[in-house]
Amino acid sequence: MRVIDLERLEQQLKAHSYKLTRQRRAVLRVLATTDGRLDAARICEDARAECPEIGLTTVYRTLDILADIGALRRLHLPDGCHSYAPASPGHRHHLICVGCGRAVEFEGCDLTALVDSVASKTGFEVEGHWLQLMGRCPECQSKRK
Amino acid sequence: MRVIDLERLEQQLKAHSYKLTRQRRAVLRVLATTDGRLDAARICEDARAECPEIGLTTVYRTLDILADIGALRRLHLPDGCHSYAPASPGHRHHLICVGCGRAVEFEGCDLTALVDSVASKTGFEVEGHWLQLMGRCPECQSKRK
DNA sequence: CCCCTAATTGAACATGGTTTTCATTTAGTA
DNA sequence: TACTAAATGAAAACCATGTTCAATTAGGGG
Ligand SMILES: [Mn+2]
Ligand SMILES: [Mn+2]
Ligand SMILES: [Zn+2]
Ligand SMILES: [Zn+2]
Repeated sequence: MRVIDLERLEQQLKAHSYKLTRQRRAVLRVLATTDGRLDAARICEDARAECPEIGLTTVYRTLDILADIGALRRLHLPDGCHSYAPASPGHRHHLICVGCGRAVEFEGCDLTALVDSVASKTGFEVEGHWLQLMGRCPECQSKRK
Repeated sequence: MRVIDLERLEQQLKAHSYKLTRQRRAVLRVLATTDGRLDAARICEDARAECPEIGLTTVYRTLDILADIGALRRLHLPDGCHSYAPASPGHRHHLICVGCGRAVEFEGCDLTALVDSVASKTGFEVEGHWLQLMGRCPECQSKRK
């Protein structure tokens, strides 16, 4: 969550020839600087600090674009609502704090053995997988005591 | 998806002292006999074959109960909507056909090494995980050609 | 077998998150 | 600076799900 991330996000938008508007910049900055739960409403609220006239509609549109170009990953929370987390390129998943919503990426999932076994048992062609770890971040652990 | 499943579902409801109403029976039969996408609206529609006056409200209430008692698992689809699949007891996950929505259970996920490594790297306490395999069922594979 | 009552139901309405519409504004290019 | 396609925001539409409440019913006790 640093300036470098903000620039990478801007680069990615440009690379896909999306215009860099004040509204999009504001959303990007929120994404790049916020630790914790990132849902559309919260992002909109925070983005208004930099761009007071931004509307929820634009936030949703921006998040869609970022998810499309792979800059952002949509997370599914237990209650069914969506949250978003910046995504590095490559095969990653997220570990999400059930207390505060903070999401951190991790890599190194190796499911090939499981996938092969399930595929041969079921006859399915497995095309992909979704994995999320749920837990409690260090801050939320100490708050608990 | 056999009669035995239907009876197991009825047993589970009884075991938790829920009444066996015509509406609930209809929902159970849909769950036990349907292969493929099972969302609330579809279930309601199908259930009306057996119980024409059933309302969506009751379908939702029944699905909630079944999820609560562990007889049913809520699946998260890419678009964010919920689908449901009968669940055996124990630690299982689902493999979902992206073509037709059919969901089959599998077991044998072993993520302990991954979880330990991620936990020590991040300081999180990992409390659980959420895994779904996405793929294409045999029927949908042949349809494709 | 029939009461009784708490549990269940469904229609109507409320809700909340997300998408669509459309007139207006704007980023980026020439 | 002028142009134009892309982007925007307010309002309304949408859609899945939850709530309310008066009427119905499952199923245990008599
Ligand atoms: Mn993976
Ligand atoms: Mn598992
Ligand atoms: Zn936390
Ligand atoms: Zn299929």
